[in-house]
Amino acid sequence: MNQKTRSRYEARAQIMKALAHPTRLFIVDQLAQGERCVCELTKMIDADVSTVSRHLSVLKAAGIVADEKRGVQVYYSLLVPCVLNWYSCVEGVLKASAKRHVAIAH
Amino acid sequence: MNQKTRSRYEARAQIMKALAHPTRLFIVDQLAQGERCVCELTKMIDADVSTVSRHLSVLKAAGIVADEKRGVQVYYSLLVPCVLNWYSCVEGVLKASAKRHVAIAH
DNA sequence: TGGCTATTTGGCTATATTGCCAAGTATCGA
DNA sequence: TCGATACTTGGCAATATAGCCAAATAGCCA
Repeated sequence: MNQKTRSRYEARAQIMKALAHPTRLFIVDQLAQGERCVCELTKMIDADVSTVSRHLSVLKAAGIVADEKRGVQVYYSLLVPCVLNWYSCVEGVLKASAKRHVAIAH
Repeated sequence: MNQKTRSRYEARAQIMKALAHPTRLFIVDQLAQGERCVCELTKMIDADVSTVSRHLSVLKAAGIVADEKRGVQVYYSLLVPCVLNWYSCVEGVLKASAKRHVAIAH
């Protein structure tokens, strides 16, 4: 694997990493329903505002969400709705794993 | 967010995490073209066999690949081809980011 | 201006991930 | 049985990630 190939996979992994966290997956789900300000998301997630803000900045750095300041609040919105298509695949993996575990148990 | 919801997102994130690594993304790409043994993958990836083996075990634990021992070799295959659909979305994110960076630069 | 709310960032600790080496296990063939 | 090859696992050090608190920044309104 040469350097160019390696850095392409690196870039892809960076985006996957941004989504590889329960809180950030939750945030993406919420933003799929429309824009939300940090305070709204913080209310839903049981964590410090600073933690939520950090998660949002990770998603923003990855290019997955956009932010827009309106007055004193910052509204985040989903920039790439196609990530939502992944969910059905992830669910498929989970179901298959569950089935396999049952099979092993018996 | 209640406990049940939290653990569902936790499970999803676990799967995303398994893919959030350049080497593992490369492996998935290779397996998309057919099964490969550890030695073949190790040759392609410039890393210790033990490292490649560990990456494969992460993918296996997530339910993304399956392994089958044949003689002295272990062949891995892609169990969930739908993860390949994510690539176009990831590329889209990368392209959009690149465009944005250019726009900021000017 | 001063105080209030919303958000971000610095700094810290705790935890998780990664990669290597070395050692262990398994299969095959001489 | 012995040796060689393929692979996995234990253990360690380096690095990355996560979460919290405290402090800084920014906009709004009295």
